[in-house]
Amino acid sequence: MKNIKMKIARVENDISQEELAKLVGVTRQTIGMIEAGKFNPSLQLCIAICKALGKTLNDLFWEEDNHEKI
Amino acid sequence: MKNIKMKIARVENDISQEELAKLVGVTRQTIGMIEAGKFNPSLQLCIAICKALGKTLNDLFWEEDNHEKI
DNA sequence: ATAAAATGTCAACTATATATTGCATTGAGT
DNA sequence: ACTCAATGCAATATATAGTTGACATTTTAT
Repeated sequence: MKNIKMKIARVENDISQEELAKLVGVTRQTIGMIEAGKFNPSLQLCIAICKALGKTLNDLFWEEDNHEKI
Repeated sequence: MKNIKMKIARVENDISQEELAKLVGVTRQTIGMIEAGKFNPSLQLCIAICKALGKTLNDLFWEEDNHEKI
């Protein structure tokens, strides 16, 4: 699924996909595909993205199971 | 570096590398190499491991920058 | 309306995560 | 001492993450 939390964090930091890509050492296409939910990034890339955006793994990549909220 | 937090969480759950591997759908060697810090797992695998062990991404895979603690 | 920046997308390529098999080593139990 | 379960380790094979370059589309500003 699309990673809307990552996209929001990026625009909060006011940087483009291309700028974020440069910050974390990948290409623009890779950032685009992660935001589009079209693949499964490596842990180290996730961590680099979090640090570039001032967030943690849980902030950007963890989904709570909200199904069973009573 | 070695992922000691993941190993501790696994032994707290009292399961072997092989059992964890089966739970998350990879081989024993993959679990072993992640604990040994010898590679860079995918996000989806990290999430599967966290759920199998009752932890979050931050619990097992996030390192705070403790360098600048004053 | 137009130009420029940002993003989407595709094909072909390279690097690496993960599988598979097999053997060695360690530790606990008997 | 012996056995068995758990782990380490290495070689080769395959799937997929990530690159590169090019072009299309959308957004934003003028």
